Amino acid sequence: MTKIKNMEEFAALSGISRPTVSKYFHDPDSVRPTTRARIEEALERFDYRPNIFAVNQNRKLTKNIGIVVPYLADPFFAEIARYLEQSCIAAGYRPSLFSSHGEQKLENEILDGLQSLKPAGVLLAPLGRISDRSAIEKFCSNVPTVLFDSNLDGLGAAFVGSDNFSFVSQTVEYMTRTGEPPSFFEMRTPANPNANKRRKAYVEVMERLGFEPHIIKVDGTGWAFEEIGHRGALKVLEERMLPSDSVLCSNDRLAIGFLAACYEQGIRVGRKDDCALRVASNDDHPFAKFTCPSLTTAAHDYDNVAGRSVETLFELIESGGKFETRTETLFPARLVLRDSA
Amino acid sequence: MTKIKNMEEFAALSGISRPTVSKYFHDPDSVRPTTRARIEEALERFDYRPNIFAVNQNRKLTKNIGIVVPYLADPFFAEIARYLEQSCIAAGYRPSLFSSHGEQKLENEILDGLQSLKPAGVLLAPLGRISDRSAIEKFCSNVPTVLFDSNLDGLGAAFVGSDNFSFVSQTVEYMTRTGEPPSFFEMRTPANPNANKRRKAYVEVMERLGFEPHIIKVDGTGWAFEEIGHRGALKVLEERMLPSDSVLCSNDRLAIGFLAACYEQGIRVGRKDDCALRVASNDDHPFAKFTCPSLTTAAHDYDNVAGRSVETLFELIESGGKFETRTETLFPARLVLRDSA
DNA sequence: GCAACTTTTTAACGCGCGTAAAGTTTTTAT
DNA sequence: ATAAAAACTTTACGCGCGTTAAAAAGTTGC
Repeated sequence: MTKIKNMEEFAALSGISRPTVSKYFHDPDSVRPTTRARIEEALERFDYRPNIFAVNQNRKLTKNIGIVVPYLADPFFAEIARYLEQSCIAAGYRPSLFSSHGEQKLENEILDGLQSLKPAGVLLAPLGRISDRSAIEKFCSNVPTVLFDSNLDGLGAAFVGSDNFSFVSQTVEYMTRTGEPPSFFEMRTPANPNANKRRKAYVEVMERLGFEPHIIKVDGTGWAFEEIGHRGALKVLEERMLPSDSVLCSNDRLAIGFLAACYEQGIRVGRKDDCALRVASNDDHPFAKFTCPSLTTAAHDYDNVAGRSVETLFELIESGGKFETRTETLFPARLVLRDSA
Repeated sequence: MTKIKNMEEFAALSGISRPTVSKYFHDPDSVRPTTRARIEEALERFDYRPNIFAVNQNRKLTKNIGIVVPYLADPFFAEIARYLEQSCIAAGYRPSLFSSHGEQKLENEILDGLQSLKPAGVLLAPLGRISDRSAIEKFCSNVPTVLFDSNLDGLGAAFVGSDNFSFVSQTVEYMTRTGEPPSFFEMRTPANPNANKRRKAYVEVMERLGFEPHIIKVDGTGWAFEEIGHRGALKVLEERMLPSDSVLCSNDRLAIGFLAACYEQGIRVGRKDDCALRVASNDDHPFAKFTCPSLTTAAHDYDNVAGRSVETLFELIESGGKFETRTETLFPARLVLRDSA
């Protein structure tokens, strides 16, 4: 098994001319079946692959796809990223994964560095409120981009995410139907725009059902949601700020902190008779099944959000990087009943 | 602000010749301070950056670094990856992050694809038992590689990880000193070599202390450790397989499942009088603080493991990709006392 | 101010592949 | 069988930059 240096050499060994071999690597179906067979036969014998850097140097359209998430240490994004990666690979693209780690500076740097990769397209879940809107706007005007998870009005060629109203209406309706109406537990200045939509939905649904909305805002910034939820919950419990026995957390990671605080305070959570509190939440975080008690929550439609995101990006790429109009696709939540409410 | 097309054009605008500009980008200190100033001045006015693909095409040594972890949806690896990424960037390298998602096939594909990136070096946390040893061996012979977290005997130029004996000896000694000796709770066929080292350490320490080791092996494969721990714990509790009131879990994710099972069964865990069980563990997973009760565990020295890994890789790169001898660096654990034991 | 360095410029080639044009061979259709 | 269409070969240029060799310019020490 000789070492092949370049396409010239490989072409010679396979008995096919270099331009045809080049064509083959660009799209195997673009050559005659017989020549394709000869190339692939040689490919097995010699194990050659085109030099990525040389390939991408001239092509206007590379096969690179950037995937950017706001915080990879959150298993929710790790899961989505995994799905997106796989889909890209399956479609013949080369995904590169990046995490903004909750920092605007990093998000900007990533987008900056991404440009020099000349990506065919980018799947971007922005930080949200703390994103540098103008930087992202500029980026989107240069690179075909589909936003997911967090919407930034008007930015990107399309948005795919979850319908926050669907999340909250299901959890609120369930809780009011089976017990007392819930207070809404959230961060004072949430980083993610979904949080704001959820608060609004909560107020709307509560009013429609004839209940008085009651929002509890806890202090804290950054992405250490569990810690923030934990501290906030201790304060809430200590100061008896709850008008009812029901709490709806804005997201699961806050709820994880909330439940930890309840446990420490000896407050039993759940819908059984001996429980003093019911706690529900939104997201269906991978760990929600293992909280104590297990968390009743509204689940993202992971598969559809991720699937539709890549589909949309592929359409965008094939349309030459521009859509007529910006579309927003929202998938409804699925209520997951567990023990906490 | 004109659009600069290439280095030629930028060189002209900055009044410096192209080879010198090229030299500058390779190493800013390699040019005279006055010319450096002129280049950087032009850089501010024109916002040019060399084409990555063209740059990497000719250089034998790129500035790319591959980071490969076995399972990114595990926040432990997400955290480490984050640290590694930052360190690489700070050192002027371009890290690319990959997750094997627990699959040998993917791990091989990643290493395969990584080769064509001509990376200066790779930080690899292999899957462990299910890794394709020969594939990794081949890869390591082509690319300067530092293994971390999971050691594979003799593979890679160096290994940096945690001292599993230190983990287990601290947890076991603590538990025996403050109560009954613990049983050891683990997966029957652990994917990670650290698990085997921990079991051995458990047996050794128990025997040294004059206690009978008692190992509980639960079924299950894959990386859904919480689920496996949960199911296993239900069985253990139901069949009363525990000879004492103490359990040491091989890792935190198993412990999270274990604690969830205890909660469901109404078994209070902790070191207080009203508790029936003590549960400790190893790793100090990011979520260990928020379990119910919070988890007593032995913490990885994250910073040192990650820091030493990149340092070692940089040394390796500067040594031309080869070390005289393969070194193994192990960092001890730090016992974190919380409420579960 | 002059020799000895050091740095920069000029000129030119190469990397591995994309791609286009013109000519040749093979396939398809009638 | 034959013309038309499709696929392939040959030839050649270009991409953006690394890199080298020789010549020119700038810097340093005495």
